[in-house]
Amino acid sequence: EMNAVGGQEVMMTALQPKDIWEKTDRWDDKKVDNWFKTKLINGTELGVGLTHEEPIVDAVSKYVSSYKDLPFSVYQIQSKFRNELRAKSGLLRGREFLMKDMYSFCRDQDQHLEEYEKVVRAYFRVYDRLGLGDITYRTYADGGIFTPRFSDEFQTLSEVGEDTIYVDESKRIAINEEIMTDENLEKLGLDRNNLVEKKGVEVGNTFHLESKYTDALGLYYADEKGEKQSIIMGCYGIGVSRLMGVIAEIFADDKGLVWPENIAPYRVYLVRIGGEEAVKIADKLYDELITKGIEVLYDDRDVHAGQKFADSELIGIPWRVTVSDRLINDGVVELTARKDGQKTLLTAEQLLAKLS
RNA sequence: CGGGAUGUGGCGCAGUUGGUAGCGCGCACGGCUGGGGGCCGUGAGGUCGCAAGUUCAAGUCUUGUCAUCCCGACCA
Repeated sequence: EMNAVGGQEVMMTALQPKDIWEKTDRWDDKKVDNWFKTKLINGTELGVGLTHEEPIVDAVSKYVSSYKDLPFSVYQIQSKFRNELRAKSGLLRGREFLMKDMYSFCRDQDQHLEEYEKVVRAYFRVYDRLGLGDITYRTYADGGIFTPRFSDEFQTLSEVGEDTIYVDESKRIAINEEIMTDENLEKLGLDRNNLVEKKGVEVGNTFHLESKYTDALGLYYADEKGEKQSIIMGCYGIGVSRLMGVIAEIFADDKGLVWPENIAPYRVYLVRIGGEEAVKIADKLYDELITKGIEVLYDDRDVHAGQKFADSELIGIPWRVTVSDRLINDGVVELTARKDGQKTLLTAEQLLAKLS
């Protein structure tokens, strides 16, 4: 989805030089209190990346100089490090976490807002594809000190959430408790009477950065008249590892995890029960599935059927395919959906067709 | 940092008024069983987080220390 809105994938270093952070006045521990910092053997100080506005502006400055280069977006999926006072709730808040962060560069506010809304729509496609779209709300939140605008959080409703938000169900929009004042409600056109209090997990966040970072690091563009202009930046984050935690929390049942099909580590859990004939058929089916590009976890362990079934459910692979002596006699295999446990008997050909 | 709790075989835990450790799972071997974590037998595996101290004797008591977890501040 990031590629679809024009994002170009990059990978930045986690180790970061001090000087660029001093230019934006974010190096000092008094300004940013959750830095992990380290030193080279020669004493040079380094920061361990907690976000990447500074290094991306620094890197982009070698490629952007004209209005013709804009708009321009880059993103990465990378581990971030933040020295939180307290890590908690497993994947929901760790000091090291995986994040997708994208940065957009635009010539003016109009272009920026167009890009920004494009990314917001892409974010909802991401949440839809993960099966979270219905319970995830665009939520107004504090935009930070350097922008008059609100930022947008993407809050997935869950009792385990750390955030309190107020949802306007008819508008499919919410506002974070942190900024819920009469003044802000009026500004946003929200009516207190239509708001319902909910708990949410912040699974994404998008910010209007104005030209704070580009100006501070000296990144400008030349317009049609050759005049130097400020570049308007946006930044967009999705907490990838946190999202995994949310998905585990929301979809799991009493038997274990239930992974949505498009992010499951495997699509098929192949259970083999029985003797030589079953081994032969299962081996063949495994090869055929792999050849079709279908990821299969083959449970060829010498354990009881019940254990294989229980493990397949615990791990949460979307589809379980069972090959057994009994089924072979009928010329079929059994397909079981993890989501609802529904079972279907199919021939190998029908199975391959269905999963293709 | 404030408050609370926990560290004992690989994992999960028990261990009484101090007397040198036990259970379940897992593992190894043998056998039975064979579509929902099945059963029987035999066996391997532990400086009790670390360091001092009290004591004839410390998993157990005292002090210190380290680590982890939970609540709070903070935070994607």
